[in-house]
Amino acid sequence: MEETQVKKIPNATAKRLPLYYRNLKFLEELGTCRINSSEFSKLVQVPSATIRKDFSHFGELGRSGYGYEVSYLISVFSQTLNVKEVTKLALVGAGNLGKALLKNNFRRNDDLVITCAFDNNETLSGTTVGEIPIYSMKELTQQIKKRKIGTAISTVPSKYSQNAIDLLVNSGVTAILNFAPGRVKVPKHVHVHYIDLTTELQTLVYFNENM
Amino acid sequence: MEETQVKKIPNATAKRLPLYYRNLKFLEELGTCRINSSEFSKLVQVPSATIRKDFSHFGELGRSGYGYEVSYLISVFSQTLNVKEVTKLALVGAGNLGKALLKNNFRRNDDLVITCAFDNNETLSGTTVGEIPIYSMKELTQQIKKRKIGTAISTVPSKYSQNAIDLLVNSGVTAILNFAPGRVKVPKHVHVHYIDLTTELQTLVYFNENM
DNA sequence: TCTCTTTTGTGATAACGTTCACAAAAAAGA
DNA sequence: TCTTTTTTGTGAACGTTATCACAAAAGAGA
Ligand SMILES: NC(=O)c1ccc[n+]([C@@H]2O[C@H](COP(=O)([O-])OP(=O)(O)OC[C@H]3O[C@@H](n4cnc5c(N)ncnc54)[C@H](O)[C@@H]3O)[C@@H](O)[C@H]2O)c1
Ligand SMILES: NC(=O)c1ccc[n+]([C@@H]2O[C@H](COP(=O)([O-])OP(=O)(O)OC[C@H]3O[C@@H](n4cnc5c(N)ncnc54)[C@H](O)[C@@H]3O)[C@@H](O)[C@H]2O)c1
Repeated sequence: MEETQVKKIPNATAKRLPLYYRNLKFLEELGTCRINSSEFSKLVQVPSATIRKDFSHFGELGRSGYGYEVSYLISVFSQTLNVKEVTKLALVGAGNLGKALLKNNFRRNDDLVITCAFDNNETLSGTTVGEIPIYSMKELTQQIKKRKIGTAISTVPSKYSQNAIDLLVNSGVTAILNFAPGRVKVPKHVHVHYIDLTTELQTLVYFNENM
Repeated sequence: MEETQVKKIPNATAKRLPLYYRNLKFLEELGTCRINSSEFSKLVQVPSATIRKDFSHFGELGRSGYGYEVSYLISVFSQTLNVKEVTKLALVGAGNLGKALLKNNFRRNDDLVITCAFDNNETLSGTTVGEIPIYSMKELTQQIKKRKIGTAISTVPSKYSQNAIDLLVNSGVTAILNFAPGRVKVPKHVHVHYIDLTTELQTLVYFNENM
């Protein structure tokens, strides 16, 4: 190996990166150009020692007795998160939840853009939500390949998510955010993350009652 | 202490409980009355050793060479998750996302019920979504107290979530699921969980590109 | 009843993550 | 320039979570 590869970033750190990034952008908007770990801690609600440890995996980003340059942190993290490149997304299942996501379309994040949607309800196909066209499921493979989309959101009912996701995977999608809780089978190279609102609420209620 | 208290259930286990519970109910619907840890592992996509360790915190729930009785597991976990008691929820911010949640209203989960919603858009107050009435923010405290609600969902824009959540907390709410990513300040006895779709997607994309 | 098979429950261990605490570096002030 | 203050970066300690691996328990079959 020619270059000394950056040490593997721990999982837990990687999961906090988008949070850090978002808050750094917020500080930048405010005109704050310098931040120390304890002030940043108040903003993101992560202990300052954790923040410093996390940052340290990317090199020595700060200066003792001074803190961190906001713009420099942004430049480092935006590289890791690859936010310069726009990630084009597809959405399957333009129902209530799906349409809410389409209307919002990560307005405040220019690195994530839903560019097309699909639904098996034929009365929806040909319509648009905002700028986003809704296609029939028959057009899915063709559109996804044409648009070179690798990431998708599924908001179809649980019962049909295996089907919808098979179709996505066969069209070349390798990362899926699934709002239906039922676990789906996918090849090893495909990543599925679940957002399960019921679980989230039950966990919240549990921790609220037991702690 | 009179009774020997059940040993503290590890955090990681508690977070998986709703997943286990949901899938056990699914098996029950299918008429499956017996399951072993390796079959259950396939269903929930959690390693069988983890499942057995998790279960073991609740006592000896299974039988060697046989597995677990689905109905018995359900009875044990439903107690811990307190699903017999209905948790009444309020929702603030009946916009696109809020209305999608109201329309769905955890249809498949009879232990979670959104019973009222609030919005500062006066044209919404007096209307209903499904059976759920939308009130103006002025009525929030009165309604939440009257209905004895302790848990709420916030789908107001980030900018206003501190305000909305202050109002909820002052009305007696102690657990909040917040869809706006900006961290809010609350008293120590109040629990706030965040669902941050942007972070979720960026993390998914990151893991997809780096693993 | 006896044997073989299945599967649990759990100590032990390894991997991962958080937090502490402080030397060293840099900034700020005198 | 010298002293004081601030704040980083990081080993080390600690705590939690995941995984292994197997004895013991129970079931199934003959
Ligand atoms: N809306 C919520 O509050 C909420 C909460 C938690 C979980 N969810 C989950 O999100 C999913 C969607 O929820 P929703 O409220 O938007 O439901 P919805 O019924 O409003 O929307 C589902 C959409 O998927 C489409 N669809 C159905 N089968 C399809 C298929 N095979 N291929 C393509 N499209 C298909 C339907 O035409 C419909 O437009 C569900 O799995 C639900 O469990 C929703
Ligand atoms: N919809 C999405 O796809 C999506 C995705 C990620 C995050 N979010 C977050 O969820 C939140 C809501 O999103 P949305 O798409 O439903 O937005 P929206 O604008 O459709 O809805 C917001 C609702 O909140 C109400 N509101 C505004 N200020 C209020 C206040 N002070 N008190 C009470 N109600 C108030 C508005 O009247 C409106 O009805 C935002 O914070 C957004 O960042 C949404």
